[in-house]
Amino acid sequence: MDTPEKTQITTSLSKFEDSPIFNYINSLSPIKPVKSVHITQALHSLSFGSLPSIFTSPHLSSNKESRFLRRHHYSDPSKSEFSSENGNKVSRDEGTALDVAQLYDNSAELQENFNPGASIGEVSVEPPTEDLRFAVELPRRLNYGCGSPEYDPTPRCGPQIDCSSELAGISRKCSPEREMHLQRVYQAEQKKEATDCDWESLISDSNDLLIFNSPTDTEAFKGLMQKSLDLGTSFSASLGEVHKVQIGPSTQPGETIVPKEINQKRDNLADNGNPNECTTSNPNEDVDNEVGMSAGAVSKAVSILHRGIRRRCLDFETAAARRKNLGDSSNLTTSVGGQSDEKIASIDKRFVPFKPGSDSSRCVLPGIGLHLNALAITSKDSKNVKHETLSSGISVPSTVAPFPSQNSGQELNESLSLASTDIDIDPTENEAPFVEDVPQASACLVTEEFNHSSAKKKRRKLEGESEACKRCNCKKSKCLKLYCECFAAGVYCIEPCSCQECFNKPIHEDTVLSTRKQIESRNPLAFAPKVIRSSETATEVGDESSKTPASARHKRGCNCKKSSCLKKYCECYQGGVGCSINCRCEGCKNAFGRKDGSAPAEIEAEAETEDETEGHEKSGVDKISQKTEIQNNEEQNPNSALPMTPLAFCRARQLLQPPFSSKSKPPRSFLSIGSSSGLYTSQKYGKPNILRPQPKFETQVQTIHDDDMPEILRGNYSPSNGIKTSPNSKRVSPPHSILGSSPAQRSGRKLILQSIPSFPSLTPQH
DNA sequence: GAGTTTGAAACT
DNA sequence: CAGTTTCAAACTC
Repeated sequence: MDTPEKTQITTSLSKFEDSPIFNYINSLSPIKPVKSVHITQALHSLSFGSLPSIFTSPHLSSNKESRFLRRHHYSDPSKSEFSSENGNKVSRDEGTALDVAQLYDNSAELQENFNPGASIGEVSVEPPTEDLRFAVELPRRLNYGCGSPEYDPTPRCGPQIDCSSELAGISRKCSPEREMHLQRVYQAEQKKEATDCDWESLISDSNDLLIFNSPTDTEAFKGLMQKSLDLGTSFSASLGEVHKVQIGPSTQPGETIVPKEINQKRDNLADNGNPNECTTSNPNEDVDNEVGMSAGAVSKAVSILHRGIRRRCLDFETAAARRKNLGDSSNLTTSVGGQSDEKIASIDKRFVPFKPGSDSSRCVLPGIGLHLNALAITSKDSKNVKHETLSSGISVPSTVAPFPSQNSGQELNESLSLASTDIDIDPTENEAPFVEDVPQASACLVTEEFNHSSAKKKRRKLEGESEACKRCNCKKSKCLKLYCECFAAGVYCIEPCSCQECFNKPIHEDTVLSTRKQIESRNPLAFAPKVIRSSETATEVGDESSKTPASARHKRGCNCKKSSCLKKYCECYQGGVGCSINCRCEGCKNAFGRKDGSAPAEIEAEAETEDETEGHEKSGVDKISQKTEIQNNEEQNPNSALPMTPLAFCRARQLLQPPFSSKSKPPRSFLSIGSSSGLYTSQKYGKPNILRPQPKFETQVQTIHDDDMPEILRGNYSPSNGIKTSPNSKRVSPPHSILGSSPAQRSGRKLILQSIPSFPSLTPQH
């Protein structure tokens, strides 16, 4: 209304319109923006606000929370006024970040409703820019939020009104078809809320949305969909068997594979239990019934979690969400705590960690490296497990899962492995361009396990499994400080941990979350992956960069003085990345790349390809490029996009993995967790860590190098800061700085912005 | 397994 | 922001 805010918004919007980006978007859109003030706003927020957490830092919670917040937001009557006024205008100052997150969430939710009939392939439109995508999606989100198209004027409507207005505004840009679509979605969602059953319709809608996404995103969404499906099915799965959806590389953006699988699942389900459930077009209700709970709710939670967080991570942030969402949902919910997980673990000790976070699941048996095989095999039983894991950490009721009763240890193993694999693959994860703890990733490799011949290997192996799961040995920090690897990785401590007075457990979720928040407030990137893997796209970086598609660097750089960056004391080395300009190390001899740029002899020998990389490193120029790379990686490089496919991911990890990797614990963090990612995401990957046999590792690495290495390792040596660091200072500057500051560097990099989002999201909550 | 070294994280 | 302390992993024996 008259509030100052409005004015502000308008101004910003006008600016936005003038921006090149805006123009670009407009050019893309069939419809010309009439005056899309609000739209611009939306874009703005989207672009900078809370993009999908690339880092997948644990923060994802933000997303989940955002969801809640959002709802509140909507409920806020005041807002309705704004929107009502202009019809188009949306006053979403606050909500921008949240909204974005929500978009994702919604999409995930939609997936729940996935319509088998609809094929992803349908969605072909891929906006080059994410912004555009957001713009497109926005309507959808709005719809969701609005609830019913007919929105009530009631207080609850406040939000609805806004939505509608936004929608209208958006519609302008969108083609008529799109509008139609939106309406459908709208209705579908409405239905969903009403019945909570109509998944299919929603899904179909979601598919559409997906279409708009950039290729990368699309993939991610697919993955989400799959996951969601899995989850959804998993619940029902307990009832029957479900085929595991393969997220593998095979899946491609245009493919309709997913639907097929889904169908299969349904069929299976039908077989098992109620025919109606699965096969019928309206399985929704039945399914829900069977599941006994709000599968939808669960799936939602799951979907949310999927975003970027890893299972364990999820625990952190999602747990709360789950509770909220799931409520008691009986069995499932309880499992969250991980106790259930523990049970599972007990069932099969090989699994190390089945911990609450589900991440534990990622700990795979060493031998399982075969996870791929396992995938193929994927037993139905495993599904359950998978679901959990896949769900991204959502600890979906692992316990709930059926496997308890039926699954044999083997099955569990397989399932776990699979799950882990899946997780790794999780498209969502791809968001995490940044790979932390890359070395750990190597664990994925099966070969490693086999190879471990030396005693050391054994040792590592032993550790490895546990490590894979991430164990800590904290005595004084209560596992509530970054000293704790588990905590830093955004995962709960699990059985293998030897920590004392550990508070990093689901039981103390509140404490953990609050602590995390504090730490994040201090350093928003605290939970971001330390090692960022980035692939450069030719675009931004110069030719060189293009040649060396990917690079990985420690976000802050190390400060080694005595280890010469040749020991795991060095975070760079530990992460399997070369030192960069950001490093303040003395006497750097990092085998993965020296600060000064000199290439490590060893590595060079191993990987020819790396030569290029190093050169880049030295140049140091690439720092900037790195960031870009990061973004691009996922999106552009198929290979680099490792995250997308499990295999790829594993490979990437391997590549990154330091030679010593065998033992190295995997950096849990990796992805960031999910939302924070990284690890969070990484967590998924983390499981592979388990395997990591070091000795072999080298060999593997070498071999791999030829193929994949280049991307990852090679990376130019740009300072990995993908995140942001002042060139000299190690410390990561806070997100805000990232976003706004140093335009020069960042200006070019889209990636940066994306990556940032995850963290910011957290803040909003508080 | 105990003790030492190391460097990040936390604190001042 | 720099210096110091605390901490837990990495390493050594």
